[in-house]
Amino acid sequence: MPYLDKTAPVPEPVDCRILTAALDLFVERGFHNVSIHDVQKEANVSIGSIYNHFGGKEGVAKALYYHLLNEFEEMVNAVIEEDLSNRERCNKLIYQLFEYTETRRNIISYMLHAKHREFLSDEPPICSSTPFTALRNIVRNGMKKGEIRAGDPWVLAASVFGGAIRMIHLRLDGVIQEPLTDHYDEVIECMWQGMNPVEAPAAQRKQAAGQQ
Amino acid sequence: MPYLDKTAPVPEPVDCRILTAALDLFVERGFHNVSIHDVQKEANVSIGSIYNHFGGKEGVAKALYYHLLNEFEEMVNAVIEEDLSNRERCNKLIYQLFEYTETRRNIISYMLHAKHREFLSDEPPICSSTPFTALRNIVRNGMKKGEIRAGDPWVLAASVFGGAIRMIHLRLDGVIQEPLTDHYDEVIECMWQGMNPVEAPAAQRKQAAGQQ
DNA sequence: GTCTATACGCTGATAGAC
DNA sequence: GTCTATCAGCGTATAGAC
Repeated sequence: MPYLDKTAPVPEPVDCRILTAALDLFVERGFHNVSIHDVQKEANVSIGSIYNHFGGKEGVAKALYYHLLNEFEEMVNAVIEEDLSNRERCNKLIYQLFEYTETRRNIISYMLHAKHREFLSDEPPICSSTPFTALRNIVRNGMKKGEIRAGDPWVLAASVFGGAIRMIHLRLDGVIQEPLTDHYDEVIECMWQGMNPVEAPAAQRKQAAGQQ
Repeated sequence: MPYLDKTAPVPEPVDCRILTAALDLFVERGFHNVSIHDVQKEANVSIGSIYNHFGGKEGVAKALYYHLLNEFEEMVNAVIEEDLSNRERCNKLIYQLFEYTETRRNIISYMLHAKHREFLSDEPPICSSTPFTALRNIVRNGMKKGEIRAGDPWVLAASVFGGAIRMIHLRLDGVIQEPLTDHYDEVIECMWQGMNPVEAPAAQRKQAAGQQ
């Protein structure tokens, strides 16, 4: 026991230190306003180590991106595994995203603002990644089971999650002062009422739109 | 008449050429992956001119940002001036944003991805700018008149426009293949059903959310 | 694997002629 | 106002010792 003091701060592995330092710096200043030297200094490692582990700044950003994307995927899969209705799955995911925004702000910020063009040259955009496809599948299954109105899966998915994502943006930008979880009920309530299945399209569509 | 051939291509003023060139380049490669030399070459002007007009690359980005923000504000104000219900105003604005996304893709892309931290150091975030405040006021007025359910203005505004904004993102990322205007009806219909005024909060809220 | 010192290219910015 | 030529600094990446 005395040989291994569990209370002593265990030094994190090198690559982990690099990633966490990079995450904080990238979110705070933006990817292009952070130099490798900054990361090196913040993570208390040498430039050589960074190149050994990730091959450069882009490599760090990519590794960070895929690591977090993977975490997100696990979260989504865990919710899918649960015995819930598809609506409940959506609710739970939104709530967890709200919680993450409050407790792990930088993670959400990084993933939300990740501009693939800037460091993920040829990789597919995040919306076509596995976890996002899974989200759309939840909506699609909800449509099949009659929980959610039929329609274009993209449109429905955007309608289900769009409000919540918008709230997260507003919160990250500092214009919303209260924790997002305070607004969870209201967001969910507004959102689902538009998702009820319908037999025929509403009466007067297009009424007020400026289309000729 | 013959002295002024209207059909001949009138050379655009220098600053305009600079801004349009910068817009295209910034959207295509991202602000930090574009050098002044690139802009200079694309706009067929000299570096000196760019510095004379805008004082540098940041200056170009800022001028572009505020120019487009101003255009957006005029669009919003024009809709506010019209004799419409507040719901109709929201509809019309969403439709126009969809149209813009199809016809002036780069403008929407630039404004949507404008990271203020990167070149607008101390300026306020876009969501607290005048036109966005106007959007929220439309929603707020709708609440006062009973057209829209009462609630937190931020939440309601996010719920009204969140789905549409999400659609624009998906379209810009290339995952939605059809013009957004094709989906307009569906987006509008899904969205408004959650906005109907209610007296009492729905019965079983919080039912399925993972909150303790 | 980790580190330091160094080299090279690019980019933002300026000076000065026209 | 517009242009060209040039500079200075930064940031990536590498080489080579430990």
